[in-house]
Amino acid sequence: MTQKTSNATLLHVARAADVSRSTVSNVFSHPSRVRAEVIEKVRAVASSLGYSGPDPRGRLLRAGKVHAVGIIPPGTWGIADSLKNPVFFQQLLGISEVCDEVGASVLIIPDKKGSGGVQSALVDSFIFSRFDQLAEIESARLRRLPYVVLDADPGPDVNSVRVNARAGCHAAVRHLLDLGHRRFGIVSFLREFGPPHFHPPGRPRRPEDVGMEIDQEKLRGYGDALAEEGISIDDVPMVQAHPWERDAARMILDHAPGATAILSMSAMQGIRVIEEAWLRGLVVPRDLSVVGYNDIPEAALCNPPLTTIDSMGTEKGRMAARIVLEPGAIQKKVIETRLVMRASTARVPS
Amino acid sequence: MTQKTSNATLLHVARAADVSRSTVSNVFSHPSRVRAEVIEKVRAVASSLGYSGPDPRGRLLRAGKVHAVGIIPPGTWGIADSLKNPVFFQQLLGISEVCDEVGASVLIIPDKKGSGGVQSALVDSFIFSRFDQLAEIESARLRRLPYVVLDADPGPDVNSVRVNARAGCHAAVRHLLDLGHRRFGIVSFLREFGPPHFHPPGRPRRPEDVGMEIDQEKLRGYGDALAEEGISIDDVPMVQAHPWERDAARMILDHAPGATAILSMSAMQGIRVIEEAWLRGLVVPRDLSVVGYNDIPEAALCNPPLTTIDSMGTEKGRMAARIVLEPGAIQKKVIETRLVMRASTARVPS
DNA sequence: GAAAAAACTTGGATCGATCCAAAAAATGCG
DNA sequence: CGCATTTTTTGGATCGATCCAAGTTTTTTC
Repeated sequence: MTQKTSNATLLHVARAADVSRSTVSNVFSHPSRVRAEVIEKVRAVASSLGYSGPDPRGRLLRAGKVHAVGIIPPGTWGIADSLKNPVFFQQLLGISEVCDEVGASVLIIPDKKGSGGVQSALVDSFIFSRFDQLAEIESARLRRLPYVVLDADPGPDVNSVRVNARAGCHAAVRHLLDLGHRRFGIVSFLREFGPPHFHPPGRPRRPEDVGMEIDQEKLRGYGDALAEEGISIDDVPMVQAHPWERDAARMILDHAPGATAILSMSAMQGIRVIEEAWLRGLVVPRDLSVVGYNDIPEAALCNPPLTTIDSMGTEKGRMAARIVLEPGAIQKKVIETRLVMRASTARVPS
Repeated sequence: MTQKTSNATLLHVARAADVSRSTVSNVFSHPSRVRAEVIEKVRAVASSLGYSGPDPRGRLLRAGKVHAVGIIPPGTWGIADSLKNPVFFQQLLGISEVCDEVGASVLIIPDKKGSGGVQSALVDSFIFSRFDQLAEIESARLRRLPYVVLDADPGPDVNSVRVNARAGCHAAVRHLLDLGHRRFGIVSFLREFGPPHFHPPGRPRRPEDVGMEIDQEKLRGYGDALAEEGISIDDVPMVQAHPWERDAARMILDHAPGATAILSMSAMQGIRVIEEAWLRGLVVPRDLSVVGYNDIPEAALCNPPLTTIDSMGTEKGRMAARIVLEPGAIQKKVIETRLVMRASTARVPS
């Protein structure tokens, strides 16, 4: 064990083996170009110097490719937060599947409030999981790397994969209407941090009352279906809250006492509503129907299992990965949702 | 929109702004060294050329640091497989938490049968999630990057974080012995792919009958506790199988008909045993007690919930990440397990 | 055995940036 | 204003490898 072998480079090996750098490089990267005995000699010298092959850093500079896809979690989430979020996780799973096919690595990049993760990440492409602020996307554009945005469409020359949330929500409400429901309550999202907020019926719903772009689509979907039965979305009581906010379920049941069905823009809030209903002696689905959004594992395990709209996160991830791995013309994909019927919806009590 | 701005570099900006490369570099990396008006001019020229700041590739070559931790999943698993595995996932969660603290990215590197992922990954350090073959670890050593191995200890100069599986399994069996159990069955792991294999009582258990290094530890733990009551581990019927192998539960119940408690080296097989027992009209824990290993979410949700040994995956991940993020002297950490008492164990039927 | 063809090596340029010592410009001070 | 400081700017060297055209050696062929 020699002590000074700390940093052998191509050059050191070349000198020690008395050949040129190019030859050493060829030994490791294009062995067919080099005579067998030279290969052997160089290899021997290399290993005696503790040199184990080209340093990826130097190689990268020429080759340009990293064989890694960068994923930017939503907003200012850390990596751990993101992994714990089932919606993000499903997308990640889809991305990983495609990366596995081509042997690419997956880099999860926490871009905490413009820490410049996107600017300096060593990846070949980016996938923005849910679109929050333009800054990071702009960084990606400037780096001239292929990128794709999930669940939003920030501009004409940007790849995007979205889910047809509007049609999905339309189908879900149609399902409830067909079961006879006419009185609803909505649990939507908050755009920023904050306590739950109630929107009484009779006032026009503005986009910013709902959350992100995708959540606005959901509201439109609800509205489309309700309109078919002559119900105005503006007359449906609505609570705006974070998915993990425990008070939201209580608030919607308090403020929409006549509702026979609750439309939740998240699966978690759907589950919360079921729980809260139970506490009040309401039996789901006998007394109250509930529909969620996103098919997270918890939705199948709660009691009763939640009817929800599967937003096809895994498929979304797969498509996104394919787009950036084989970049070509700008693509804008739209995925259709599936309504997963479980036991939280039933015919309206007569 | 100019067409030819495809690849502006520092040099192009320098020429266009009529300053030196160094100045441009300083504008972006050490603005305090540059006069305000020059900064402005350079920035203007840069953005007109579509140059958005130093390319990470070039920067990396000098700086050396990538701010990313590389994680190598066990064996030849793909990334998606790994993410779906709860044990791996928990470790990843712990690693991510620590990376979030320091703002590092996480790179999941699929090293499919020596594809050289480790050799060429652009990371500052490696975490080997469970140790399978020496080749990748050797690659990491040769690259002179800090690395840590989970659940194994391949040598004296290697960082490792292990779990005291032996003590954990000892405690689990002790728990069963205290409940009066004396007749056991074991479900262990297969070392390679293959069908389940039954080991009749009365033959010495060899390490390779059990699985990986960590699984051998589990067996020793079982044996330690059993010996305290004068029972030889060699007399306990054992089935070797993959965690997802459905036949293993049937096999152990067939071949250890007198057993009042089943020790499973995985949580999945523990759950399978509960299911299989149910099918045979045995009520767990009244007629049969079952103990698993690893506290995966399914363990809490099955019926009855599985008593199992929590191998502290998240904590393991945290420790591993801290070791490689602040490299110093070689560290060998050992984490103690916790026995999670649920409803799958009870006093032996009298 | 000489010319032609093939096989193997080599040095210089390059990838895109940063570091550093020295030069140039700006500022301070008597 | 002239000299000493301080602040800015600069070019050359460097990080670690790869590419490529040109040079050298070996083998083939007649």
